[in-house]
Amino acid sequence: MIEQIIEISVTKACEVCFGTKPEQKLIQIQKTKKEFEGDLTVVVFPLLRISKKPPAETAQIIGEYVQENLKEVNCYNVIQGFLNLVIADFYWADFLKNNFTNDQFGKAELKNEAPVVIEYSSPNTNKPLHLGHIRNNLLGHSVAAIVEAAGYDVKRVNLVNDRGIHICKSMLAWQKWGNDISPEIANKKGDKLVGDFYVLFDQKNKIEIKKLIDAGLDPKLAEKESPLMIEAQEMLQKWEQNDPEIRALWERMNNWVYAGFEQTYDRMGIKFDKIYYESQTYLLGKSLVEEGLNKGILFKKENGSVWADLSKEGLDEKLLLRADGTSVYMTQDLGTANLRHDDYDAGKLIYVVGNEQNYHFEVLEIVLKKLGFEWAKTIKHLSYGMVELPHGKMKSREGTVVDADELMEEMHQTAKKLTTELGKIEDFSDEEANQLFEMVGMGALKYFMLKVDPKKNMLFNPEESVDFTGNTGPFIQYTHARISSLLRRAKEQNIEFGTSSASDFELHPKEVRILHHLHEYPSTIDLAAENLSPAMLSNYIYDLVKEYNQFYQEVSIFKEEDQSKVVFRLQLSKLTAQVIKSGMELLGIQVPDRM
RNA sequence: GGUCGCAUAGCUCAGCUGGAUAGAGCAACAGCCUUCUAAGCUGUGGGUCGAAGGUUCGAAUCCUUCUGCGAUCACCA
Repeated sequence: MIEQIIEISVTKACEVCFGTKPEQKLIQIQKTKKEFEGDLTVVVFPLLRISKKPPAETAQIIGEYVQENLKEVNCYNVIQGFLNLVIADFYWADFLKNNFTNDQFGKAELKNEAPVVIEYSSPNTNKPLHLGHIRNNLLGHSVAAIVEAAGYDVKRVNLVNDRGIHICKSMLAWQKWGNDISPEIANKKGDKLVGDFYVLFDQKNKIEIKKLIDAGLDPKLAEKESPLMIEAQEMLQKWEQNDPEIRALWERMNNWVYAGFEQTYDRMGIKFDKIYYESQTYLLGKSLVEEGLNKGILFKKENGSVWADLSKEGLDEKLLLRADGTSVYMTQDLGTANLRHDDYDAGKLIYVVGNEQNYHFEVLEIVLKKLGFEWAKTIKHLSYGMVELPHGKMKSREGTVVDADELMEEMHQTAKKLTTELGKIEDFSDEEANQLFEMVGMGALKYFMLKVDPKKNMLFNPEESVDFTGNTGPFIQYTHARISSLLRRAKEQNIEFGTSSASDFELHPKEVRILHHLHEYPSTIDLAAENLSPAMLSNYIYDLVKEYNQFYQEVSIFKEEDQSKVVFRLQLSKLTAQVIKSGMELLGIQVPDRM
């Protein structure tokens, strides 16, 4: 890497010229701003203490030394305290020559480290997936791919919340008013059908609650004591007691939901290595808590409930076992974390979970630490912001959700409409066309969700459909299609660019900019992996594509008379397309060869 | 009330962990297709980086206080 070469040389320069070897962090190298001449810039301010000379003079001396001693540095200029270095064309040309046929460019070798386990999606089985889940799924999928590309062994897991009072609500409503309907009879996705009964329960329940309140009952009490609610609670108890009839219904309805989810996951392109079911893990944490109690790490209150005292950590007390001995959410998560760590001997546990659970994960880590698990510190909560609608929050019971399936279908239709209007693919078969619409529609949706910094809340306006121009998935896909078209044409004209040729001509400034950008792809993957941020990668790809389109506009390839330049530009285009494809793949987005 | 997070152009967002004159897209306006795909490119206008202090050669970025918005603080998950 050129940055490292320069860093070493600058260090040497300081040693030779100023008599002191600077610490590594004092040497700041960054990309030169567009408006100045040069490729890389050394910021000399931090080095003034060593040089004991004014900024300009310090820069001058270092610049002189570096230019003398590094063949990669052609020349330099000094503006204020900034030393701008111009990198020799041969360095960029060599870089291109060495990488344009490597379709693994940017991806790191597999490191010899413990697996990274990433949990995402983790849906409830009482309702269909919505916009919030889309952000979760896309983030999880993409982060997994990025971390993998950075050289880690990644395990993707999903923890399905398949039991609890919410499931019983759907089941009860189905029993009462379902008339033995099934997804086949209703001709409806199973998750949708079960979700309908969840909503139905809520509607009927509201009526009962209102009656109770009208009869003079306290509203809070009314919610707890509506006949339907009591019945649902009874059902949950029966479930826990393994009542065969309830279990059978539960299994039947959950399977409907899984079939529905599978379709949705499939269309989204989401996959898992392992699916955990809460019904199988929800008792796990109990023994850990009891152990902690015996060791005196946890304490018991008079009514028999078990707690962790977190006051030393500046937090409150946290309940871990109810007075009746049953576990709560935190108890389960202690257990599943432990199970997961042991299952994979994991070096890192990543949880993709919304930021409303920040407190939960803070406590989870602390309690695990208290219980003596050294690996608690390897837990990383990838906390992402809410997807907000212009008119407030999504509420599944109030019908203000954006359904995942519907949204994907809308994106497909928009892609179809726009593509058809442009009329560039009239020779496509129906199947090819359909694939393209899907690719573009999903590309638009996924890029839209992933380009935003995960931790920030984001706005989704269903009235304005997701854009297809500007900083969007289709724009990037389009550029890939453009380049593919160039490469096809080269093939038609029998231009052989697969082997490198001499490149002793001067590079075009746009070519240098693109090469410089391509050169940064591996470090961008590292950075995105470190920060668990697909947004960083998205922005990188966007900048690359913008850069390439400017080049495409300004510089002709096939009109160029110098054949070695034609070959060079084709190679440059090929590597660009490859990085676009590879980068988009890490975002879970496919790119077409024509659109 | 306690804790945590966020605040950048009319709107949606970048800003690489402290560097040069804060950048894109959308929207508006003006140009570029007999020439490699116009889902593109070029240009114009648009900013008190929520406010005030502080740290230093240098702050959108770090610290303090304040304001606004959001999340969370359940014997729910």
